Amino acid sequence: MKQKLTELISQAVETLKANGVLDQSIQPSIALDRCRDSSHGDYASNLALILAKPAQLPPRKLAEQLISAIPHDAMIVKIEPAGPGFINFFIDPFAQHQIIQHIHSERAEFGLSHVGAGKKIQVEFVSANPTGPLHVGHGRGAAYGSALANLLAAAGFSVHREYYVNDAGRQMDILATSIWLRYLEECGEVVVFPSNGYRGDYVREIALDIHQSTHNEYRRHASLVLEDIPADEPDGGDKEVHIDALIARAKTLLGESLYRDFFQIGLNNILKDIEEDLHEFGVDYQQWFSERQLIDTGAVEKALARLRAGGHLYDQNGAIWFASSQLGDEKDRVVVRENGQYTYFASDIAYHMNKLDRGFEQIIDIWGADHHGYIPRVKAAIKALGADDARLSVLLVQFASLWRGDEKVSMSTRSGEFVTLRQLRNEVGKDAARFFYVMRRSEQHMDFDLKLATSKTNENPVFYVQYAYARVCSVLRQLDEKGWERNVSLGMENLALLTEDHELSLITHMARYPEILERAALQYEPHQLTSYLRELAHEFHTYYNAHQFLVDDAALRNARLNLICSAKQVLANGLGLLNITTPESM
RNA sequence: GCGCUUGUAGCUCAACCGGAUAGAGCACCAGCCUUCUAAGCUGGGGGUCGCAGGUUCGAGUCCUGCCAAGCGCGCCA
Repeated sequence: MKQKLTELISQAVETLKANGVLDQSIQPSIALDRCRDSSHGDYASNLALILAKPAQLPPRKLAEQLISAIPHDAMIVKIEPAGPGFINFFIDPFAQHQIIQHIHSERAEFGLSHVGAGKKIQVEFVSANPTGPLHVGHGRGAAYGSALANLLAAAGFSVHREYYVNDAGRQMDILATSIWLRYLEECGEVVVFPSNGYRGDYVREIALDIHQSTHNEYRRHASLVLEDIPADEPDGGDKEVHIDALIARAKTLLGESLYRDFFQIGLNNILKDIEEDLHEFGVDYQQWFSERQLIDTGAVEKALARLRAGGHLYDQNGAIWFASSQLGDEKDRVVVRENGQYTYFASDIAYHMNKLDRGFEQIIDIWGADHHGYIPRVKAAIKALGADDARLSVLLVQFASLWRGDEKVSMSTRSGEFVTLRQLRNEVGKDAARFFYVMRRSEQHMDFDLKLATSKTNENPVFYVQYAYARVCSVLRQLDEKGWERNVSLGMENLALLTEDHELSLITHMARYPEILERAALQYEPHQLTSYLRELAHEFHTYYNAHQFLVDDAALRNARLNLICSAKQVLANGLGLLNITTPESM
């Protein structure tokens, strides 16, 4: 419909060019919007307002000329100039009824588009350090990322979902050592747990698990473990120095190979937990990409060699630096430390080189908003590797601050005092959690009130949308109980009987669905879909309350059934993209 | 101090490349269940779009300055 109108308008522009009203050189981009106010018709164009200046005509007058140049079309009932120079289009309402037939034949495909043209696009999201279970802060990134990925797929992109596993680095050593110390406790050794270690219960559980399956294989005497270790912070020492010494001791006492084994068991345990957790949350990946593999296979070295060849690296104070400030970053960054270790950034450069090499035309990284300062250096790295940094879009997800009514819940992974994503799912359910997370624009700060989200009342908008779906199912059950059978073709032949305002409004809303999907995908804004679904559900509930569907007149009854079944289909398609269930009764 | 993000109804948030009278939900007030599920519907009150300038036919939206909040500014990840 929109496309058709755009075509007609551009024909009118050509006509005016031929008449000499418009200059030949004018190449307007034709803007056509849905009207907010139905008294303005169905669509409006501001073309005359834009062209008024170059055409040197009053906009209102130009609008009139454009209107008379627009070819006649059966679908258009009326075209009129309005306001300062808008052109309003009124569409034949019965022409819009065809959307019902269309939805009926397209079914789950309705709304899908090909704007993505099969372009390879990667969405990397969550990528939380595997040092503990996911918490509610990760939930937002998970819900947003997977909804976005689904939207992009629906828009015809070839989507690759990926989780970057930070399985190298100091945090992981701290975790492995924390588990080991708990393991030693299981063995009966008496050690003092470091203040900077991971204190969560899951650490103890993993330790217990390992102890049960391996017995005392990794046991070492507490006296050897603690011998000459610098004091921890509570004892007047430095907690960082203390834990680093413990890590080094673990490596010495276990030996490189056993330490690795132990490390790996801990990692696998946590990764498995994260993977299950996300799966149950409706989030699945094509690939889990290991940072350590990047280092082990020499990819980091290769990436740095490429930067070196391009003249982007230099040595200073015993470290190797990337001259990122030459490429838009605020300062240069270390990639290899004085001690010869790669920084996290070094492997991230290699990771992004790898992404580029895999041929993704668009790379989307979804990060927590606290990482925003990191964007310029990654963009700089991409430029230094010789690629266009526009291929990378970094989308930031603001942290959700957590509340229990009026009380703010503090969260810290180290202290182990945090609400896990799993707890949230258990309390609120997957559907409500996902909808709630995606409802807001990602870069908008968000207060997540557990009390509100756990209240299974109408305050949870997801129930409202699901209820609309369930109501259609209920009507179909009632139809059956009354001994009537649905006659789809009879209904289709009688769509013209759908003349009530509620019916026309519902039809118009359903017709908008493909436009909403496309826009939500291209703008990376899944919240547009949730808003749309709420509106659609509202249209349905209003209609439901105003009119009886199961009327005696078979023609009207079946026409109405076709209408509400279309609504049911659109609701199912939209909720499906959000990975939210469609209960048949509530 | 510098940088990024955000400021819209009492609260939580929308507003499609700049468009016509800024919209929802919750909360509040008043109505609607002998009729397909009241997790619903109808009506009502509630706004200096942080503040001040600027750009133009037109600004919540773009530009500048200021104010406020969050975050960032490691050879951490």
